[in-house]
Amino acid sequence: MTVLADRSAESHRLTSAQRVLSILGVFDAENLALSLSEISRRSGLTLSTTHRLLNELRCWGALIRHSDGKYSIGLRILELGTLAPQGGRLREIALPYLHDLQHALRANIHLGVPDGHDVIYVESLRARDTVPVPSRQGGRWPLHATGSGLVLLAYAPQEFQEELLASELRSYTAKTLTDPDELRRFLAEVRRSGVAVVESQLTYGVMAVAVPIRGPRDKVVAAVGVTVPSGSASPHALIPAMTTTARSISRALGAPSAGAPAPRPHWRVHEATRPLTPPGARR
Amino acid sequence: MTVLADRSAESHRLTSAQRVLSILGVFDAENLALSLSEISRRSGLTLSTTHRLLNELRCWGALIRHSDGKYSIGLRILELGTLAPQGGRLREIALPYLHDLQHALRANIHLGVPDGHDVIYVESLRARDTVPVPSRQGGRWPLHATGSGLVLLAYAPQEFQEELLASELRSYTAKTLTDPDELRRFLAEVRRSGVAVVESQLTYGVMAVAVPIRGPRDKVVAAVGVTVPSGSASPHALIPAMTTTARSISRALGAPSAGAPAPRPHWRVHEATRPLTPPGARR
DNA sequence: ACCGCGGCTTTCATGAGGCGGAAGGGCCGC
DNA sequence: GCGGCCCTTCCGCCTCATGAAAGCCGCGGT
Repeated sequence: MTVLADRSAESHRLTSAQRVLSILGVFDAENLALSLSEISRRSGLTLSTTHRLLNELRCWGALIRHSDGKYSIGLRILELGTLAPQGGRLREIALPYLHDLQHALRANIHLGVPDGHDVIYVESLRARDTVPVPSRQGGRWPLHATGSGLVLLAYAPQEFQEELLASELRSYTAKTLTDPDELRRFLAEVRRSGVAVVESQLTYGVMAVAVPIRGPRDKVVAAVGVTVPSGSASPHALIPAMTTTARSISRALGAPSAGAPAPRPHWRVHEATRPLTPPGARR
Repeated sequence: MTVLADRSAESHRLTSAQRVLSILGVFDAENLALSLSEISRRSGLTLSTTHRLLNELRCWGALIRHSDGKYSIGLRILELGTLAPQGGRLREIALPYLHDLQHALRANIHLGVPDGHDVIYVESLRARDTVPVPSRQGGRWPLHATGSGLVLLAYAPQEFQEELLASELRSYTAKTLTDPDELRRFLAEVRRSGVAVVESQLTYGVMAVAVPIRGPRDKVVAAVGVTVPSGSASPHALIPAMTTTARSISRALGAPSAGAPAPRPHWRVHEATRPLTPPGARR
């Protein structure tokens, strides 16, 4: 009864699709394997509902069950994820160049693409002997908090930038850029120079440098980021190799400004996750 | 009316979770972007149901919508997929070694892990100048049809092998191994020699060589596969580098036989996707 | 211009099936 | 032995997902 009051009170109404998704959503980098009751608690679903859905997800291959009874994300999801157009294809094309870059710079390399207000690392190559930055393939960070993110933001549509600048910008270190005006100036400078350089923006003692990658219509579709321990290198030592890499990848993607071979119109992502009303809706 | 008869006739009853999953399931490597009505047709769901679910999935980030109205898998799924224990972690550890191997052999390199009756390529490095094999990261093939798959099968539990051998084994070329007895002999040979060598098994004119990778309790958890054009190299030229690579990765994963550093008990996948009744069930 | 068609969006009444409470069972550690 | 925790199963109520239908848009043919 009290429980029932609780539930209905806070508009805890979910559609059944949302229930399924909320189960998937409880997994993150810190929670790779969770038990039934942990999932139930974290998702806010009752035990029996969670139990039933977990079984359905497991049968489909979205989840697996370990010998200790805990659940994890299954390979079926990994398989699906590689079908994301910005993921699979872009990553596949870029990977050889990124490796060359890593070989040349001996630094952590990321390939980031925008998703909502965040940047997702579609690829992350860690140098064995450098700072352990918290960047994994599949990692998600706010656009304003990373070098790659700031590059992507700099080339995003004006209105999107303003929308993001108006939202709450989380601070990770004392040096994280969160002031809208400061950010606007920074982004303008990125557009002017074509490169973003930040220091201890997300993690203390880490310098990040990032440059844009362009696709078919010269639209910026991704960013290459490099992180090194602060003071271990000058940005100027990194930038030439990075712009070269970015240009190679851009050309391979068909960017005219990089010497595109053929203009083949392909997938282009437009609408992000936000609005419930789809683009074709009445105005 | 005829339509209604159709639907109810073939026990087309799905749970709502299954409906969500059946939508995700319509995407594959040949169908990266689909329109509402295509998804509706391929999933067997009515248009309005599909429409509603697509919106929910899009809001959550599981799908994105392109400017032409078509839907694709979203980065949120890619993000989730990297949380698969066999995927993210294994891949991250193995990648540097795989790259060294590619550098040495100049061939296509795969890292495969088992999922049900299939092998999933957790990583796939294509050599720029060699045969275009149909292997992408996230690709799924029957265990009996690829070099890596046969290695994984060879070290799988006896009962699992028999279950798989009893199922229908699809043939891809005239040389695909599909005869149970022939396969049994082949698998025994793989266990004896520790390497699988096949020719035109999945694709004509391609030779595949694969070796096992072992994890914590010396259990075979993955396989490294190499594909080269038939006749371009002798297996003996490839095998030493491959076993070296596999050993390095195995050691990094904590395999005792490869000189394990520490026995840290971690995730181990036990139950695959098949049975609806979970492992703890009554017997 | 007209019409038809295919694809997309929205609405709504209906009843199937998802839901959560509760009970039962197993496995700890105290 | 007992209490706590976790997992599993069952079942009746009632919500909410469902599919039909209608409306809209844009396209192409005649």
